[in-house]
Amino acid sequence: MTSTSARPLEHPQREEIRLEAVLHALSDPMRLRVVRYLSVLDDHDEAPCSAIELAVSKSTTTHHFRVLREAGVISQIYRGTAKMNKLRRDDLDALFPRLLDTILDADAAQRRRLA
Amino acid sequence: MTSTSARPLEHPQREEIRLEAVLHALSDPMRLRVVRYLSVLDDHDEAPCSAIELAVSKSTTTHHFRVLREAGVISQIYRGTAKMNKLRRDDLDALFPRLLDTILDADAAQRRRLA
DNA sequence: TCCATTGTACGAAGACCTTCGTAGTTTGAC
DNA sequence: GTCAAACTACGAAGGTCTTCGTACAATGGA
Repeated sequence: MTSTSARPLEHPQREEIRLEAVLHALSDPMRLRVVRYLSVLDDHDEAPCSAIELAVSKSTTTHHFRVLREAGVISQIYRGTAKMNKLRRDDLDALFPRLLDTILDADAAQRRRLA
Repeated sequence: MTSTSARPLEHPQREEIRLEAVLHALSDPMRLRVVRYLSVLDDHDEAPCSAIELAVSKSTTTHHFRVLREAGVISQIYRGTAKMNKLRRDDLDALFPRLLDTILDADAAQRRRLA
């Protein structure tokens, strides 16, 4: 059976999330790509780290996911050998209304423009 | 007479402005503070670097203003001994609709919350 | 002309960031 | 029990960021 492990993963509480940390987390192209990927999943759906192919080593991937988690942008949970990720949309929207969508829109606009 | 000097200052063209650079520029509390300050000026009004007191040395101040300029967030122009700054609102709004205001709103919300 | 004001250039220190490889842990399947 | 898959921990290299002090340049006013 695939179950959630007891291995602990530190997440900031909603009220501990800081705008500066969120902006810094999203200012890296690789991390923005992860967020873009997660943003198109159904709400409450989640993806393992391995689902998003980043052209870097596994340890670098781990690093970037951790930055996103510690900034409060994503939540992570172990399921079996996988570590599932999803956007903390509710928390971000509650703290910073429209911020996530506006940044994703800006990213989409830029990608369209530079295509 | 107070005139605009010929001293050159490099600014990215509108189409050279990158979302990642903007987010990175705004992810620093000191730089976000500068942008907050400039955002409440009347449109097309401008402020010298010295108008915003940051608790750091002059050279550090110069550095942060330069990061904002090179990211395309502000424009700078010499007037006499002063260097005047203003937000590149039109350019940012054209490229990334609502981004600047949404980030400023998020900043205001966070400051209210943590007050 | 001389000076105060405003900001720059440069070099350096120390912190932090991104990346990697290697070795290891945890889990579920066989 | 053994194995493969997924991910981590650690340490290190190389780069960038933030900060400073000192010395300097440009400007406008007395």
